[in-house]
Amino acid sequence: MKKPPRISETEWDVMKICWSQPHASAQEIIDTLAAQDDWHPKTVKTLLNRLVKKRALGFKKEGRAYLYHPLVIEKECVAAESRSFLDRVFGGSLSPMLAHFVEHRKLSPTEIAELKTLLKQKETK
Amino acid sequence: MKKPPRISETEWDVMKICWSQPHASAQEIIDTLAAQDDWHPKTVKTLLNRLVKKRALGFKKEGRAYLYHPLVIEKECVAAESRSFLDRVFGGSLSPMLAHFVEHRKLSPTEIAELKTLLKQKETK
DNA sequence: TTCAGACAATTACACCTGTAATCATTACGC
DNA sequence: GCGTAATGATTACAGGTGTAATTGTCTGAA
Repeated sequence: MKKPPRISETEWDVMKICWSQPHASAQEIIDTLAAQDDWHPKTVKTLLNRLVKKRALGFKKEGRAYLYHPLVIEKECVAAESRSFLDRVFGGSLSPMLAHFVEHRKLSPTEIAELKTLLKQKETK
Repeated sequence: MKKPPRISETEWDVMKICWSQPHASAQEIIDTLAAQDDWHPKTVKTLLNRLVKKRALGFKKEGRAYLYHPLVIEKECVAAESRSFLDRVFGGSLSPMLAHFVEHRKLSPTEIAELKTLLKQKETK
């Protein structure tokens, strides 16, 4: 269970796509990112290569094209990044952090209801 | 209201101290960090200089020593960093993020109660 | 069969980061 | 007054990052 490598800011965007569409081709990834973030194709290729080198992505040649697939688990990367953020910005203590987000950002009534349910489960468990 | 500069991982540790003890001397900061993080004094000095250059810290000569004080507001830095984290890791959507933390990490009954109170306030406002 | 176009690999390059070491200055003890 | 110690300033240096451009290779069309 090797821990995930460090994923940079821009690399996260690429990984998100790879997690949501496993086996995406380079072209698909490039197109998606060109559309949503207006990135240059060459830039995306560089990021793909770096992620392969870091062993965050693997690829398979499928004829002419490369199909990329994640080698690291999204949940684990999210957990690692969350942990690092929590430590860095809130000194590792959870409830000030949650308070910050609840206060600073709008939550729809539905979201509030969901959270209350979550808390209730947590409470009784 | 200039937006805060980007603060790196190690720089956060320094800023935390400067926020909690405004007007700390270089020596105090160095000692604190040497104790808690086992950093080399030279390393801390480098970080202080970089933060001054970034205009995150200012200083005043007080005789032989330098006293550092924050030029950026903790709340704003926390907000910027939180925003960036939320966007990067959770695609900007708050409730999956909150769910992640509530699920992954232990909350004491007290913390749960506090959060419920917060949510209640949010709800009725 | 050869050339152009597509796509991958390699190279570029400036700035940021972590982690210090070395240089310069200044004040204090002798 | 002069040398030494303390402390601030400058320099170092190898990765990492954002953002590509250039080079190499293979395939299909003419």
